[in-house]
Amino acid sequence: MSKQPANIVQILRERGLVVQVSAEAELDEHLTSACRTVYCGFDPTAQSLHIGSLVPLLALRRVQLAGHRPIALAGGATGMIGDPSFKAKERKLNSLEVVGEWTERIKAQVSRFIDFDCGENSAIVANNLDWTQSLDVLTFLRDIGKHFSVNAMIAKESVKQRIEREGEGISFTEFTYMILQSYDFAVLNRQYGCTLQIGGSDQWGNITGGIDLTRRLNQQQVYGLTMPLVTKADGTKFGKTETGTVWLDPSLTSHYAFYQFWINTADADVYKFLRYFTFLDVAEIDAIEERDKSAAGKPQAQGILAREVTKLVHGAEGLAAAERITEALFSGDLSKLTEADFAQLALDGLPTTKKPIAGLSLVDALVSTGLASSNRAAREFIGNGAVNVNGEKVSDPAAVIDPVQAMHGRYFLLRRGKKQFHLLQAE
RNA sequence: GGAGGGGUUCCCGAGUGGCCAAAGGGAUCAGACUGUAAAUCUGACGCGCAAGCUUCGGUGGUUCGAAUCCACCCCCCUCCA
Repeated sequence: MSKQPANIVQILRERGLVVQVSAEAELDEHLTSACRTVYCGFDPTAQSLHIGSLVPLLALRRVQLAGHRPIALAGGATGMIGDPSFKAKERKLNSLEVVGEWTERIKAQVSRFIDFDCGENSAIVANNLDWTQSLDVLTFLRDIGKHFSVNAMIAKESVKQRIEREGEGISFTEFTYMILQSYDFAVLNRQYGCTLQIGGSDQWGNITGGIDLTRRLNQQQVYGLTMPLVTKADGTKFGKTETGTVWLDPSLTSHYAFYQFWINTADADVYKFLRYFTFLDVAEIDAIEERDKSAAGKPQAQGILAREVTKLVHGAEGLAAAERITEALFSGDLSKLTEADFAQLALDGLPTTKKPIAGLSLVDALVSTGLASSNRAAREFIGNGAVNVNGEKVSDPAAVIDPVQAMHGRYFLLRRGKKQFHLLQAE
């Protein structure tokens, strides 16, 4: 039905998305000879995935586009344990109900990136709670645990700092995580013929554990591949903004905020990110880079990246909403905005506060909209000339919101610094 | 169970009776410069307009005065059993 599957390793490699591969030559042959089943797990550690999961998520889609069958695994069971891999500290356990709810959300979220109705390589979503829940202790210890050497487990790089670092430790619970994930691979291999697991490079230890276990349990040769964890050239953490984590769920990170995150990508990272986070051809990305280099001034890459990724994650409508706000806020001319535009901005995800404005001081307004964390900070911002109301800089700390100056009778667009906007709506 | 070490403001980390709202670094925020970039420079970074107030795992205590001393409790680590 589908054409000869493409070598997904090759595809990932040319985008810089491969860190480790097991038995590469064999895997090449394995992947080009037939449609294979590939899995990647996502643990419910919050109510939504964030952009840190985007690389593996998109990789599953790449896998499918290459003609293979993707399985997105929601970690309903593993999420209750907590992956210790490269984590400096033991994590708090979340309750059963909470993890259960998160798992459902993550299943839905993951499902948007892969196709469930495309013939033999239609995607599958699974939940490892389905086979882990019923596992009893003795079976676990005798049939699964027996295949693991503690000596080998503590030698894993991923738990090294927890074992060696002074002042830290690892509970048996987290230490066991690797065994659960390994078992997942064996089960998926048995149930769906899954032969390749992909994940972030921090997953290498868990993946190789699964390869070994599958061989012992099922007498099957399976493979693993890891992708880079996204890093930024300046060394700061990827995926955070002044307002916190960039989530995939639009109720946690608006379309607009999501788009803005990508717009603000540093030059040093943007071409790499285009390869990581878009489906643009590598040659096309190189061409964009060439063009930006030869043209003086502002590069185009950030805009392309923001549009591509926002569209991938939030669809054409989400992108349109994000662009509407961006255009309105950063074009510099607010007078063009109609009353309907203002209403739309609020709907599109521009942070908005409705409150009575009679006698409201600018300081209060900044604090109540969250643009400043305290009165003192608000005064400082105003004194620094960092605050802007309806396009006009206000530098008097005693300033009061004047209802007469409202746009369309009730809107005030507050700006703090260059990029933080908030719509204040009179009530 | 025993012995020892430790819990400081977002993070790391100094501070061992007053000069401590607490050194230093990082992160973050703002201003200047710019391209809603990077680098750099400047400033801010518990709350309060201020006087001052509330912080150093928790609770009590000693003291004119405690992050610093004492008691008990909770949590973490290391070694021994």
